Amino acid sequence: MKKVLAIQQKIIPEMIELLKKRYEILKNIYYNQPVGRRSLSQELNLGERIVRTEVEFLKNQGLVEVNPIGMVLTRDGEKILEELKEIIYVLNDYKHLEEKVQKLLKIKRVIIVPGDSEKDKTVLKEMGRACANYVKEIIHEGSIISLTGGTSVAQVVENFPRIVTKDVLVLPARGGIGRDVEIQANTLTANLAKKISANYRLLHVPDNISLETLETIANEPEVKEILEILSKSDLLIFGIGRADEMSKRRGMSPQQINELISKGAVAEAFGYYFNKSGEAIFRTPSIGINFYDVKNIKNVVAIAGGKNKAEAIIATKVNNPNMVLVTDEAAANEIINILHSK
Amino acid sequence: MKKVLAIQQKIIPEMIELLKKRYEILKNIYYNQPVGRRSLSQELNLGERIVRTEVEFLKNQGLVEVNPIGMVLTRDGEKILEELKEIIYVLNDYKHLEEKVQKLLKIKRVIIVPGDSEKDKTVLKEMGRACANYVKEIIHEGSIISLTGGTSVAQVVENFPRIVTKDVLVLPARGGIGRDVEIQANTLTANLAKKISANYRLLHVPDNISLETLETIANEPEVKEILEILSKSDLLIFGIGRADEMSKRRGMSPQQINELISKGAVAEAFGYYFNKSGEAIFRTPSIGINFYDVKNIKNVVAIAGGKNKAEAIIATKVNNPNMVLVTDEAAANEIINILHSK
DNA sequence: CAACATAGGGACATATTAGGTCCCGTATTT
DNA sequence: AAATACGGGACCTAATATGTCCCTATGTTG
Repeated sequence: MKKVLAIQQKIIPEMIELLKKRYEILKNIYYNQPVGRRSLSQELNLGERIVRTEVEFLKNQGLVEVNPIGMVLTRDGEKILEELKEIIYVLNDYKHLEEKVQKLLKIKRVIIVPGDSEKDKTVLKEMGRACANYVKEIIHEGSIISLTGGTSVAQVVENFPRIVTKDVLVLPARGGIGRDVEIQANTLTANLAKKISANYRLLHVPDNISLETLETIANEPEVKEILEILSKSDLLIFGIGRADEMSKRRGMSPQQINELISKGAVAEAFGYYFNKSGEAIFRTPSIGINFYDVKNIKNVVAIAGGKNKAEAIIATKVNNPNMVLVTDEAAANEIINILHSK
Repeated sequence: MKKVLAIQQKIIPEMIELLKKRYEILKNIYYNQPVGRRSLSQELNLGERIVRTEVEFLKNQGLVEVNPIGMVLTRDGEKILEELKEIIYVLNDYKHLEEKVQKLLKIKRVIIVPGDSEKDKTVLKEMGRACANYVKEIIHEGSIISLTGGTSVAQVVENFPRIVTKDVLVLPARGGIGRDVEIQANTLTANLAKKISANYRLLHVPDNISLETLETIANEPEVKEILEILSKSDLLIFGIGRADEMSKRRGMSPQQINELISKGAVAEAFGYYFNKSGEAIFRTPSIGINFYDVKNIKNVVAIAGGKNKAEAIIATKVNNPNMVLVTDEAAANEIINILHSK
């Protein structure tokens, strides 16, 4: 397969571009269906007419169905989309990219999804799906899974296939942070647990509380118990954020944010802020998984994409050689860029 | 590979046409190099400008080199051409075609080359090459190879790779026929023998002689010896011709030709004329391999292409289940046409 | 039930590209 | 030295791709 595609890239590169274009269209229809021509063309950054021409073609091929309510992939279309993914994967030589990033970051494995999640929302969904598929394989009887909040992890949960597990426990890696209920660790925990028919426990802790109250809460028997189980997680799924964005989203005061940034914080993950060297220089006043526990977790899966996350991804060093990173093409290229120019 | 191509046919069917076009161009450059743009466009039945555009593209891809003397394939170009062949092969599902024809003719194997040798001279060369590659594999120590004349067999010899064999003997299957020295069995025999570093013997017999003289010659010790070895051939390569064409080329009188045709002769091979039912109804007054010997030869390879040869191919029944046919797409389709409509 | 938003498809002007044709300077052959 | 065949420049035209706007149907919402 690789050989055929290599030859084709040499002899009919225009067709390969066309292939990618149609793949993008199929993918976008799939993730937004039922969707209209105009919103699709916006989503894809393509002219309305060109989308129309392509859709007409795809309709003739029996891959999309066009209803007055919008366009939908047919069964065939879904099948082709699935198979196209593999082709796109080989075409862009992601295998090679993955290995490169994996070696640069000195982690266990990197999984790269085509595209740029900043520009194309479906890429984030693909990342979630890729991550979910990976995680699915390592869940076993008795697994204790902990996860953080955030849009990326939310996509992992959303795209998690419904499976039946035995004796699995899902926990939030941190107490509730942020206002958006949909992407809070607690919500995601409950949703994931339902999807995989697992048990779950939650951590209800208010945001930005004083250190004293925090300590009091942490000593509550119920909370304490969860924190203890948490430290025994054998699978942690967490998103990586930029320090500037996350500090704002967490509602920190401008002064605090300034201080944080001036100290060199560039990344945030499971409540910790990291500087460029990967040192944890600040901890969100909240309860949850301990930084030093993370090192010993058997499976640590980070998820983050988009060019602007590259620096944060590099900075987030959990010093766990078992870490797996799920990211997108844009971030991967930028990571290589940064680390190679050093 | 088959799967990838199947998906691509669904999602980018335009690809196939383009791929074939560029394949044709590469192939034609290869077989005519160094060749100019104009003669190429004539050869390909394509506009001068379109050839130019494509050649410019191929030049940019580093597949052809453009000199003031003409265009030449680069090393890369040759490699790609070779690999494209396989893709074209799978794309057109020749495997399937081959099996169909093989079953219809009830022979051992059919090898089909893309295109139509009537319209495109390079197809004949490809047939020769395909045949040569097949033959190369079955030659072994002590092989006795016999071959006829004709343009098709000439291409087999021309495209035979230079190899070193041990104790191989090459013989003409018949005494010299036709005026064109280049394609006489004797010439081909000598040429093939040189290419594979084998020994060879020749049969110098004048054309269209009286039966008496023929018998006298056949009893010459030297000739007799060769005829004896000939009957022990373990590999026969022969071309198949149309009865009407061959009788003319052999210089038969109009009366003789008329008689032959009215008796139903449609095919000619190694000096015998066959009717539609595959019965040998006439023998050229010349010496050479015996029809009844052919049945017992271990490897019999026939080569013939072009739509108008289809009938002759069907008619040439040597009743040897070991026969292998090398032909082209046009002939193969026509064979199926004829035999299916019956 | 009516107003509205959004769907696909028709129609057409325009930008872009592909293709046909002819010519020219140059290098090679005769 | 003349003739031939080469690639490449130039330019016109045909074909195609794309942008734009409008129309009618169909769900949705107040």
